[in-house]
This record gives sequence, C-alpha cells and structure tokens, in this order.
Amino acid sequence: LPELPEVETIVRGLARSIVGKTIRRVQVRLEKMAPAPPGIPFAHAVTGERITGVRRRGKYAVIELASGRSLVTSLRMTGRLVVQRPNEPDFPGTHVVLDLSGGTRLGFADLRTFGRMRLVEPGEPWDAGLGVEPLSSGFTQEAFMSMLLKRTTPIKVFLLDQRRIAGIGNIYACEALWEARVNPSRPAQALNKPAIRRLHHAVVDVLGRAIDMRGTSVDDYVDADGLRGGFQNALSVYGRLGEPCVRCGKPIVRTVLAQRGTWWCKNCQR
DNA sequence: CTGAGATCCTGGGGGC
DNA sequence: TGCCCCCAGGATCTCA
Repeated sequence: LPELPEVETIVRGLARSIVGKTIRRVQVRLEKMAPAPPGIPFAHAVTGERITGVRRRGKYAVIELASGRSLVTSLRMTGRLVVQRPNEPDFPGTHVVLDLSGGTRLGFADLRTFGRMRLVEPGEPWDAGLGVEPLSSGFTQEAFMSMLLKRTTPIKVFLLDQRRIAGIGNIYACEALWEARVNPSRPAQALNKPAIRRLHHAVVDVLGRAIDMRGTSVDDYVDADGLRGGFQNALSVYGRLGEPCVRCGKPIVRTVLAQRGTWWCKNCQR
C-alpha cells in the first residue's frame, strides 16, 4: 500500500533515473490506466516530452514535463512504477510503458488496475482537493488543532481523509495513533490539547522515520528500482493482531473503522 | 458543508 | 485435495 513514505521513496529513485530523459515512445495497453485528455490520444500528447522533474504530492507521484504539463500518477493499492534497463522484460501487469531516451523504460504496472496516470495541463488545479502536506511547515499543531474542531468523525477516519492531510494511509494512521496513545475511534473533536499535541508529533515522527527506512513493504511494495523498504520491521501495531503490544504487553486488537482494518492497543490507546 | 456507502479488481484465505 | 465464496484496500462518486 503505497502511502506518503513509499511514494516519496519511489519519487526519489525516479528522480535519479529518469529526469532529463525524453519520452520517445508511449504504449497504453489498458486504456483506463492512462485516460486520454479530450480529443488527444494520451500517447500522442506525451511523446517527445522531456522529463524535467519528479515530485510527490500526498500519495501521488508527479512526473513534470518540459511543456509544463505533468503526469500525475496514483498507485492506489497495487500500482508500481518500474524503471527497466534496456531489454529487461516488462514487470507482470504492466499496462502503460514510457520508452525513454538512452533505452530506459518506465513501466506502470498494476495487478488490480486501480491506479491511474493522468496527463495534467499547466496550471490545472488537479490537487485543489488535497489537504496540507504533513511534513511541510504548514502542518503546525495549531493548524491541526483547528482542523479537528467540530469534527465528529473518528480520529482515524479523519487522518485518512486526504482533503485534510495528504498522504496518510492505513498503515501510518494506525502507527501514529498508537505512538500518540489515542483511541482510533475517538471523535476528532473530543481530543484534548495534550492528545492533539502527541498525535501531531506522532504523525510527523512516524512518516519521517518511515521515509528514512525507505517505506514499508507489507504485501509486495517495492520502489522504482525494485528494492523493498525496511519499516515493516519497525511497525508497532499494523497487522499485528494478537501479538503483544511492545509498550504494555497486552494483545493488539483489530477492529473496523470506515471499512478499514484498524490495529490498536486497547490498554494504551484511550 | 459533512458523513455514509457503493464502486472498482484480483490473489489469496477460509470454509466445507 | 479441490472448489467456491468472499474480502481488503484508496480514491471517487452519489446520496442524504
């Protein structure tokens, strides 16, 4: 499940291997994975473009092109961006292929085909609906506190809402709530000041540590160079049903919030 | 505006 | 052993 730290890791790898290259040829093997802008075939629109940068916004990888347009890529659950050496075979489930100058191929693979690579025109406000970057200076304790006012939704559901804070998914929501000792189903508005302070710190801390370890490889996440992350070894609650809490020893429980598995410690998180 | 629920997919796990 | 069923999960859409 690529969330902020995984996409950040992918983007850093891509920046090293594809920036400066020109897109020579494009194949869209599954149309919906790279929907064409009105009137122009996707492949035609992108061919000949030079890649000037790669960055991240929330869980999106943004490939910036010399014309000012961008390829905004959402990996959802099983999407992968794969840098292939010349003549290396395509990764299974590769639905979009960008052949670059020098023989490098960027493949967009996705077993479940939920991912999307969207061509965005210069100035198009594609991320207007996305909230603050949690690792930016805009994500202050005060900003976080005011976001929680009058919100009745469970705090975990709030953390997953990309319109408020961009980039937190199920793994890091669970981990941050455990670190802050906050009950995931607590209404957002019911958190007191110390809890808000702890949770703010935990969100920033857990995302930063996960980036340092190149993300979490549960299921089969790998970065653009095929390397696994390391944070799966540092998880405290996610996926650890029945295992002892590393803080208090009581077994980790799993409940469901907003149709998502939620792992937490009933003893520590109140 | 907020919040709840459906939708999309497929490998894999559980049940029998 | 084999087969069927059902489920997880993020973003987007619809609806109340």
